Amino acid sequence: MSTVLDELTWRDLVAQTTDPDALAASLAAGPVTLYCGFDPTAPSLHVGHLVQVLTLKRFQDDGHRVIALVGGATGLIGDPKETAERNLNNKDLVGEWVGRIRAQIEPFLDFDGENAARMVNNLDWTAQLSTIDFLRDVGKHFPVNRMLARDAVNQRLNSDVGISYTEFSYVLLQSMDFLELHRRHGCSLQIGGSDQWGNITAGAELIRRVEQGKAHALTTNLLTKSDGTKFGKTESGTVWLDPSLTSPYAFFQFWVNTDDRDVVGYLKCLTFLPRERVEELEKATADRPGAREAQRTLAQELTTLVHGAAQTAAVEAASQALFGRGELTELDAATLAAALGELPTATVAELSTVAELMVATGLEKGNNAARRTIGEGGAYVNNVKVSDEAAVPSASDLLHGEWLVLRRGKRNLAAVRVVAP
RNA sequence: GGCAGAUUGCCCGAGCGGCCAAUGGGAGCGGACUGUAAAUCCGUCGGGAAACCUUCCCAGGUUCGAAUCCUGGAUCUGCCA
Repeated sequence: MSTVLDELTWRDLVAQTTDPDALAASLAAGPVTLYCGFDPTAPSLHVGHLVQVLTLKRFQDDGHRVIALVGGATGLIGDPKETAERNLNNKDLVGEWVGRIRAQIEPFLDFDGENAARMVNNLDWTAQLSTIDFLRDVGKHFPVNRMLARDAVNQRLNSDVGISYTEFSYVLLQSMDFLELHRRHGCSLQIGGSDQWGNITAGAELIRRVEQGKAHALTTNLLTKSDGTKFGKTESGTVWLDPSLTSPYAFFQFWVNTDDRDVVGYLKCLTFLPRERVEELEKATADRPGAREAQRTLAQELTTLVHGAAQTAAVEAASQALFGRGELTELDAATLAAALGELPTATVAELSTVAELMVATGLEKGNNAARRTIGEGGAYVNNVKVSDEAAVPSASDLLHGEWLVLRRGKRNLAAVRVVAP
C-alpha cells in the first residue's frame, strides 16, 4: 500500500481516482511520474491553487517524480467555465504570466536530486503542430458525443451563452499534454481539482487508445466554505500568492479569519502538519474556540510556505501588536513602525478630519462612506472610537510623533504617517 | 427573414406619466453579542458637507413634468420560416 495515498486519504484530499487498486499498486511498486497543470489565467496563482501545488509536493516527498506544467498553450484557449465564455488574453500577456507562475511554483518543489521535479510548458509541443496533424492524430480519437456529455460543455450548450469551438476543443489540448508527457517522461498519472476529472480521464483514454498505455487520474476535493461562499475570496477580492497583489499581512489575516467549521479541514489539505498535531488542534478548537489556536497555526504554516519564515514573523508580530490587548501607546517605536508597515498607509503633511484621513488610506472609498461609518460608530483612531465626523486629531494623538492607527469596524486597519514637508 | 416579448442600481427583481435616487430579497458595510469565527437582531447601502448633480440598454421625440408614452437603433428570449 502506498504511503502517499494513505496520506492523501486521511487528509481528505482524494475526490476520485481511476481504478484505485491499480493506482495503489503502481505507486507502491516504485517511483511514478505524475503531473499537474496550471493555466496562466492571471498574473499570479491564488490560494485555491495551493492544494494542487502542495499535493505535487506530497508525491515528491514520497519519492515520486513530479512534473509541473504551465499551460502556455491551454492558457491561450481557456477551459470552459459553466457560466460564460472566457475572454481571450493577448499572447504576450499570457507569455509573461507563464513566467511568473513558473517562478511561483518553483520554490515548492525540489529540482535537484534523484527524483528532481520538472517544469514544462505545453506551448513547447503545440506551437508547431499543424492543424491537419492535430485533427488527424488527436481529433480522430475524440468522439464528439462523449465531449458533449462533459459537465461544463453540457451546461453551456443548454444556456443562452453557448460555447465557442475554441473552448469546446480545450479538452483535446489537455489530453494531448498527458499523452506527450507519457511519451517523453513516462508520465502515468495526472492530478488536478475535482473539476478537472473530465479533462484528465480524457487524456488517460487518449493514452490508452494511441499508445495502449495505462494512465491514471486522481482528483482532489475542492476547498469549500461552510457558509456557502466561494473559497479564496474576501471582500476585497481574490487572495493571491503574489505579495504585490495580496500583501503577506492580508494573506496571514485571511487564514486567521477562517471559520471554526473549516479550519481543521484546511489544516489537513493545506499543511504538512502530522496527524497528531492536526488532531490536537481540532481538540483545541472544540475546547477553547476563542483562543483560535488552529487558525493561528494555519496562518503561520501557510504564510511560511508561501512567503517564508522571516516575512511570517514580521506579519505575525504586526498582527499581535495591532490586535493584541496591549495599548497601542505602549508599543515602542520600532515595533509600531514594523507593524504599521504591513498596513495600507497614507503619508500626509498635516492632519485633516478623520473622515478625510480614512479616505486617504483607502479604508473608505468616499467621504460619504467615511462619514457614515463614523456616524455608525465604526471608526477608531488609535483604538479609540471617533464620534465627531468633523474632529481633527491633534499632534498629541500621534504615536511616537508621527503615526496614527485608523480602524474601520473590527478588523480593517490602516496607518497614517505625518511627515513635515 | 416574419411575429411576440424582454432590457431597471454589485446580483435577482418590483415600479408602467408627477408623491422615484426608484418597493423587496441577496451580497457588501457598520453596530449589539462574541473570539480578528459563525448564527441572530438592529442600522446602512448612486455621488456630494449642502444647495444640488448623474442614473432605470442607446439616440431622438411628446409633455409643465418620463424609468414609465412615441420613433429609430442595439442586444437577448420565445414562436413561425
